Amino acid sequence: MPELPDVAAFKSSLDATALHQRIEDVEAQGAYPLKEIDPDELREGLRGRTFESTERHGKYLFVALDGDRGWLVLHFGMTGDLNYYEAPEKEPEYDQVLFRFANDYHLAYVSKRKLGEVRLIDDKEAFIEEHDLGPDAMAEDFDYERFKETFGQKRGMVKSALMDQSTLAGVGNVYSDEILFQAGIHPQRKVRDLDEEELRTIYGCLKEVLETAMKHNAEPADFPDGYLIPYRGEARCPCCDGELKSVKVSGRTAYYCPERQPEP
DNA sequence: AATATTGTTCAGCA
DNA sequence: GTGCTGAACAATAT
Repeated sequence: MPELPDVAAFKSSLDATALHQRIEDVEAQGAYPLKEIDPDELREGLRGRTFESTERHGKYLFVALDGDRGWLVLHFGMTGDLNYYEAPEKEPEYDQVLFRFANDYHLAYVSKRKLGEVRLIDDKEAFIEEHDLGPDAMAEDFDYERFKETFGQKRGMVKSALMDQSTLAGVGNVYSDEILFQAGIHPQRKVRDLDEEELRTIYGCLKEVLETAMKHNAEPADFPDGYLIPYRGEARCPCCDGELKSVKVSGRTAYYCPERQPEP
């Protein structure tokens, strides 16, 4: 479930392993159905280069190439992952793109369901604009005033608004459930019906939940007591031990506790 | 064997 | 024009 905290974890692991090494070769399987992937362009653009640094915006990871030669963009779709390994027999299943470095280690872009994006771009800001991405949810300057200005104008359901990447970038199905669970707000409440205090609560929980998840490397098993995510699967509320309810919101399944999050 | 699954894009509709 | 919703996209596990 690569949402903001998961991509932040991928960023940390890439930063710790794959920077400043000459890229010897790039292997890609072929065209993705959803987003075109161009194996030749990747190989030609990356061979002999190095990854210098990374930046994350929402669920996208941007890897800067040496000598201002632009960026490698990684998006992980629903099932993406990164895997750094040495021995060839450690090659993970379902790897779609393989970067091989001079030290014989490999960085694998893994995607079981193949929804995702791997490509080279020149201009990161232009890319963010083209994809209509709002401010990164964890950006320092995404303060309450900015949140209220954009999010507060939304007309639809609060869960849909949280997941709308053009409003704020980084929150998906799973973390929107967690944020609303912590906030005690039903996912189908209309944004326009929320009062100031509820907006402030949602903003506070947004930052708090993402910060906590990042601190624990997006590993649900390490999340603090009282977090919903580890219990989503068994559909039982971590606080009242009652049964979680589920409902479809914008085509996704929202889980919520009917005790904590009263019906609209 | 039908169904659900993480995200994004886009058609269709208010 | 705008903004929201839900289907489609892939392919795997249950």
